[in-house]
Amino acid sequence: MAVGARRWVGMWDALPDAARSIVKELIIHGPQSRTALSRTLHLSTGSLTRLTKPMVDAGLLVEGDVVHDPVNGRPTRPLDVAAGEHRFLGLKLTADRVYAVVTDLRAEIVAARDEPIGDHSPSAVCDQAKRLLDELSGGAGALVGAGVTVGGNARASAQVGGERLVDAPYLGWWQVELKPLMERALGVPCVVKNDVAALAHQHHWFGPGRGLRDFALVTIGAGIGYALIVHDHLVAATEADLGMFGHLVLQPGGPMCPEGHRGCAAAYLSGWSVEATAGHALRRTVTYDEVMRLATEGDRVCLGVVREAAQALGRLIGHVATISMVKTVILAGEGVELARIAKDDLARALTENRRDVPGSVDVVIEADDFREWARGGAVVAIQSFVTGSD
Amino acid sequence: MAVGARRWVGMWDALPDAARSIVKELIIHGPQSRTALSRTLHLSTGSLTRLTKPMVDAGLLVEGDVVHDPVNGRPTRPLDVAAGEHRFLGLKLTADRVYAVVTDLRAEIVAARDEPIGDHSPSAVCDQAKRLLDELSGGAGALVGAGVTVGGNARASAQVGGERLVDAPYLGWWQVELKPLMERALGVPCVVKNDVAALAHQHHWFGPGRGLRDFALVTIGAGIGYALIVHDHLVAATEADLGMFGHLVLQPGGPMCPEGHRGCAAAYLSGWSVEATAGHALRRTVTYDEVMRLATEGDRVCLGVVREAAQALGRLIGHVATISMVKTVILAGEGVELARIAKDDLARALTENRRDVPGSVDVVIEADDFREWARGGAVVAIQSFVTGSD
DNA sequence: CATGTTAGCTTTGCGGCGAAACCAATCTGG
DNA sequence: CCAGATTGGTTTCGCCGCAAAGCTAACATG
Repeated sequence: MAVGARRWVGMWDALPDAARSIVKELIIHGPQSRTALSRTLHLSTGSLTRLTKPMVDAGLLVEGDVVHDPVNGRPTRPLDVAAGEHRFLGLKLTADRVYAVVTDLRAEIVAARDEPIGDHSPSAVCDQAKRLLDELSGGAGALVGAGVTVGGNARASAQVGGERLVDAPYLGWWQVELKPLMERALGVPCVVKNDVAALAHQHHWFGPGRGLRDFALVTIGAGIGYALIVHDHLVAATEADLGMFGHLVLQPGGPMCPEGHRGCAAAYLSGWSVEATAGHALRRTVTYDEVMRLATEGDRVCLGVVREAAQALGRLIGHVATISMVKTVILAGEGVELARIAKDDLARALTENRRDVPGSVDVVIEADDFREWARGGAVVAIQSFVTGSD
Repeated sequence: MAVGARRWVGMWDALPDAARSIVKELIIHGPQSRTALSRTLHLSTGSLTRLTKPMVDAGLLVEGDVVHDPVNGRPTRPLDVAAGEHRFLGLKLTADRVYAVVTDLRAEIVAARDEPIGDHSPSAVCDQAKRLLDELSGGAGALVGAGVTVGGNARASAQVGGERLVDAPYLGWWQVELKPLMERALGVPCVVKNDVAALAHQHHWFGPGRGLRDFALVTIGAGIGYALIVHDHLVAATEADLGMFGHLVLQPGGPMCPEGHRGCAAAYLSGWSVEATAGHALRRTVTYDEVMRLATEGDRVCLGVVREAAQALGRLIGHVATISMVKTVILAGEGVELARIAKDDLARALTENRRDVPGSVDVVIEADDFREWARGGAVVAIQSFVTGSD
């Protein structure tokens, strides 16, 4: 199939923006008739005919079976993207492991794997990525692009002289030009992004943020992550901004975080704080997962710690909703367990911080799965391919 | 001049978006050459020639004297809008007074007046507006549009069935269709907007927010107002959102606001709270202005109240900057005096809430002037005229 | 004072998009 | 079974914007 399936390669770069917007809409919201597309994209039906014809001819779009939706009128011939003929690689790098997924054009995971990072040097990591890619990409579909996300306590990539440089202290990286290195290793265009930003993009196109113009994403794990989508676009965050959020003061004079702030979000929510607080009361060292397990089993100390954290999270979400005026806040990361266990405490604290108006914020708790972070990388690669920028 | 000056009337509606963007750019950033415009607006120089020629012919744009900016090359012939030939009426309605200004196309105030509202019925207010307009608009320039802002504790106008309805409890208004009433009275297109949103637009086009894609506006007065501009657009706020901000909890267990929340922004910053706190300590009733005056003169009680409020404001600004990720926060309203008197306390609280990084937020304190609120109305009228949509 | 250089502006030809007229496919009702 | 209604899709034509080439008005230099 490979040859026939790749007729669209090469044509893609020359497509006008309107054509790209059609593909984007079909990817995000599924098969639609030309008329439906013309309405949502504010294009004339004439333009739709003209734009779609070459893409159908090239095999980039496929025309579905005739559907007879309306009571009256001519039946529709829905269009869809040939999602299965495209493959994207998504990678997430942490201090000790690399997570990899291969997806199709709709970010559906085709194959996934994770393994320890052997050699931490940038070029070795690129080689490892190439090897992972070869192992994962059996069968159909041509690799179109790759997205790498660096996370944890990594700093955002900085724009310097037109080249994106990556700082990832936990990998020992400083001003690494990862993009060209990775592109040489993989042979396809690569995108490098902050991991929380990538996860926000993923939720925007393929998750609970689909169709929403505005929402916030809060991730809870070793640290606290934050991303904001407003007017359908990610709000650009500087390196400094990303760190600020976790240290937002929720309770002046409250418990202390490792940086010495009292009552900040990290002092309640970060993995370190949860372990330290519970460990202090239990008089032994405990892991994060253990605290969660004990809390679920009804241990009073751990439940107390978790409830306190959930209340802090509720207040934090309240602040986010009030100031950014989003109606939806998505929670993700290992720490969401906390929000599930003490759901009521979270909801109560949120409502108290929203003038006692219940239901004014939609809080979505996402399942925690390492593959989601890698999928975020695939999503930014898909976006880069579709929109043709960044 | 009137006849010659109004050649552009009628032509305006038919202008393409690109032409409007040229006028907008010239209004906001002043006279510029065609080449400069082509660069900032991402239009070709060819398009600029074609688009500007009819507008210059119609008298909407004027060509300035030849300027010889660069060392080499042909001198520029800067274009500018004929700002003086347009007049806009801006109105701000409060519980007891109406503030009115007449401005030119650049929102420069040509005439201003305020007076008590006689009859509070919508139609009587419209008649009063008409009378004010007649008194203010002597001499040159044709009235093009008007903008009415409703504020104080007024609720945002709601979109119902395509018609904007205004709720203004303090005027006894409920679901009033102010726009058509006002248009009938004044004879020009009218825009009705929330006052804080209008003030944000004013700062965006003509104030310290000029050229900024993102900033926040916080107003301090009887209540706390808030508006957010992200990606060059106002973030839409629901009725509920507008009220939430003032009751953001800064210090759980702190002083109580009239709604019964402890430690919320209103409990520190609202006129009522400042007067109540100072009055309680002084054992007599005091006005807001009196507290400010006494604080300036060194009265320990009033200075304490003001400093505490400034600290709360600093923390509030810190929250806004961290969550909305803006780099600029503009302060306006009667209460800015507080920020001026206790500037250092504000700055310290802000820095403490920003991980001790000084200077990460630009706080702009605007002069308080009732005319600014009315000017906000003129600005939304100007925007409606220029962009051709609400 | 010719010639080159630089930069602003205009003209010309081409392609993308919308508006509207037109064609196609279905159902309803005489 | 045919006219009308309803909706989906195509064709035609004109406008708008870009790219590129050309023109204009200054300065620089030998």
